[in-house]
Amino acid sequence: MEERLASLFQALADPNRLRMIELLRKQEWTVVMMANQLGISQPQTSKHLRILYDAGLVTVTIDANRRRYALKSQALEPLDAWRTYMARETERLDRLETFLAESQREENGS
Amino acid sequence: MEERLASLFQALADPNRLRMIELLRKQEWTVVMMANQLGISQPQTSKHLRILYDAGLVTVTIDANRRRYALKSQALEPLDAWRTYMARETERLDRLETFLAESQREENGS
DNA sequence: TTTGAATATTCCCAATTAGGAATATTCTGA
DNA sequence: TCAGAATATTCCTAATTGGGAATATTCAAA
Repeated sequence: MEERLASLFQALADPNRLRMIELLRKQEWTVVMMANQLGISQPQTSKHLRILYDAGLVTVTIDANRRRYALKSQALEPLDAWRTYMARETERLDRLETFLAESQREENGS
Repeated sequence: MEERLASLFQALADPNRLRMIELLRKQEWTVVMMANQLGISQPQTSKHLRILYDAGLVTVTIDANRRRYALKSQALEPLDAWRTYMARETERLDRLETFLAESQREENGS
């Protein structure tokens, strides 16, 4: 169950890859373009893109000599679903805490 | 910048830790309770909780012999903020893609 | 004060990973 | 066809990590 979500988080658990995804948010990028923009080597860029690709986060379009990488935005949706799932019970807990805190204050006769 | 978010993702990038957080969503747990519930060893449970604690995701209340772990729900907020940030430009891209796809269809006289 | 429960830590091992360097592969343009 | 650009892959190393086993620590109850 959680394996899938955990591997999505794993793919996102790197500063360079986060920056890549943020770049891809606006437009497509080739490998060399990204490497220059991020100030990292071309092989490292390829490796990180490979990890994002394996995680289903990007798509590749072969364009003659180069590859255009694009964000697969729906791949981030499980993340939103999980947050929604988490928020449900959590907000009940938060309300409970607020209630208890207020009860406490009333007991103390504030 | 992204280092902080990346380390949050790193803390979430494990199935057992995700399950832990989902358990903590409803109530507090002691280490042994969690270990039994998850079917993993006590030392492993302690180690994972330590990682969640270092990431600021849980709080600990020392209660005599045991520790009660609780979810620090606001620690997940950077995740929501990032999704909001990402969604902004992304939805513009999505609308562009939809527009281009429709234009294409019209050109083909569908 | 001693026993045992609850928890954290340490040591070990196998697996993974980020990064650098070098190289292989594929394709374009002359 | 050949030189060079764009990209991927492999090899290497150091660091990190999850898990098991053993042990240390802390505290409560008898």
